Amino acid sequence: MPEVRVRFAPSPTGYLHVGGARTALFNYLFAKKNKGKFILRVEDTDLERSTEESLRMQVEDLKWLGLFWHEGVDSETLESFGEYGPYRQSERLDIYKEHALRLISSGQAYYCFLTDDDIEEQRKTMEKGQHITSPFREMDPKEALKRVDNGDAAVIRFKTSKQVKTYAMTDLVRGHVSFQSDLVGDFVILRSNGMPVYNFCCAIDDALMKITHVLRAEEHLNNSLRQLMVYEAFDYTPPQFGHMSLILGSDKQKLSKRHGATSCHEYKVNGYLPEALVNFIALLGWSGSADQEIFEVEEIAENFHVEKLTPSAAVFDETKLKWMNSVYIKKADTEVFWKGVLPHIKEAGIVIPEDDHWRFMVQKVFKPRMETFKDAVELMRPLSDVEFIYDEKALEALGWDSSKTVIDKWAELVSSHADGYISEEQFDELQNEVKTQCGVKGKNLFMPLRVAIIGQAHGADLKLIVPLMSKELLLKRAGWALGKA
RNA sequence: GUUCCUGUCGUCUAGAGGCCUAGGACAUCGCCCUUUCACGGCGAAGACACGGGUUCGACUCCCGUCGGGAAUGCCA
Repeated sequence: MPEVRVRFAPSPTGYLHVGGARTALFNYLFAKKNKGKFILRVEDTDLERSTEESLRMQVEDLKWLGLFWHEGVDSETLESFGEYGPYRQSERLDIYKEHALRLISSGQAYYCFLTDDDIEEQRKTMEKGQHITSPFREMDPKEALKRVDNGDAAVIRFKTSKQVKTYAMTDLVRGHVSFQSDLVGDFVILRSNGMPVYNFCCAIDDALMKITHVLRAEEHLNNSLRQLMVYEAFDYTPPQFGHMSLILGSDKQKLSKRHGATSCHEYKVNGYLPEALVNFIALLGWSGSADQEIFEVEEIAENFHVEKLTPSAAVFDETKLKWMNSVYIKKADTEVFWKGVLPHIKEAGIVIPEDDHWRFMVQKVFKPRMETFKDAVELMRPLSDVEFIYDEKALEALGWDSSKTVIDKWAELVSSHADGYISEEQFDELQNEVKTQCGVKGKNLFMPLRVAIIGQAHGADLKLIVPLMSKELLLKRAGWALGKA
């Protein structure tokens, strides 16, 4: 059994898309499960769209997700490392050119001098399903080379078989799939600017990098035909292909920008834990067991079988992702929690104590109420010395007949309390004091108190919140509430 | 147009011919817990796209229709 070698081959044109992330994840899992190698190859042959910044962003996103690779580009320097490099296609141009020329000399490819205008002209009279026919297909290669040397712009086209042939493969997730060769015409393998075209360099790289399994998105299924042709032309053995289902938006169209957040980076910035995103994405097209949904990456890898991948497309349900993120936030320890929360409350301009014990208590109180780390902002705002506005329900509670007396008494008791924080037990005592002295109980007691303390009619248990607020702040709050009561 | 892939609750899915009175999860609704709101617990509602076969028996296999996606590019 040869070593399992899989790859993720993104083109660096923006942040890592969640669809790409899933492709990367499944390849990563497959390698892990089979003790193989996971390779990161960069498909930057589209000069117009590929950028260095994009590459860096994608590498960052992969690292954030915890998907590390054995060969590819270095996550810091972005330089190739590994024995089958280089791993950036823009650095492999000589290899593609050499391969293309090899096909020309074996009569399996040819120079084509058709201009865009020529092709446009041909298209006008073409029936649907017909392909471009190049008059240069049978041109004498020496003649053609002369023109090329003269500086004439030329692409190199793959010479497809005249007789219709059937190309078949066993897809790891779809089973037996076959294509008729006349589905494609003589396709371009090398552009006039010398850059190779996807289906050509992809096949060559997979062969040269000894890739054994190609797990990629379903949109590439039809590309397999051309790649199979390339493998055949060089007498290379094709890898095992597995085409995974597409990820769709809520309207069942391919997930795109208009569906909202589609890049991993956005989820990172919006307060999601990478473990949650990974877990959620893994469940799109894979299920490890009938009654478990929360999985550590290790568990997913152990249970990962390509045969278990579903062939049908999946809708990306953000609501469920949010739920899953809330599960992971509840599981997070204090350190992870604050690492996730701090950037958001900082951005919102909220200042909080440095105290370790305080932070430990706060995360305990708010964890069960959060879906994303961003939620911490509104949750913690009442804990800091910032102005806030009362909502309708809060104002209503302040308007009750007894509210003013209750808050008055509360403020009086707090101000006569010893300096420092009020404990849970002390708060209970204070509340009881207000109750007996004002003769108010139930809703009429605790609602005005709640509003006087956090400015909202709803929220965490007061006896958990009060110990997190300074006496000074409590008094200031009570003062504001009194102004509205 | 042609070719290829695909079709189980609103969504993600379990289901490899009898285990299915189709299971779980998210969302929804109800109840419980709770001096509020969450969390949590319990429960309800909710699906095999349709039509033909094959079979003693079909969600499962085959064919067709319909729906969705992809390819037919000097994008990947």
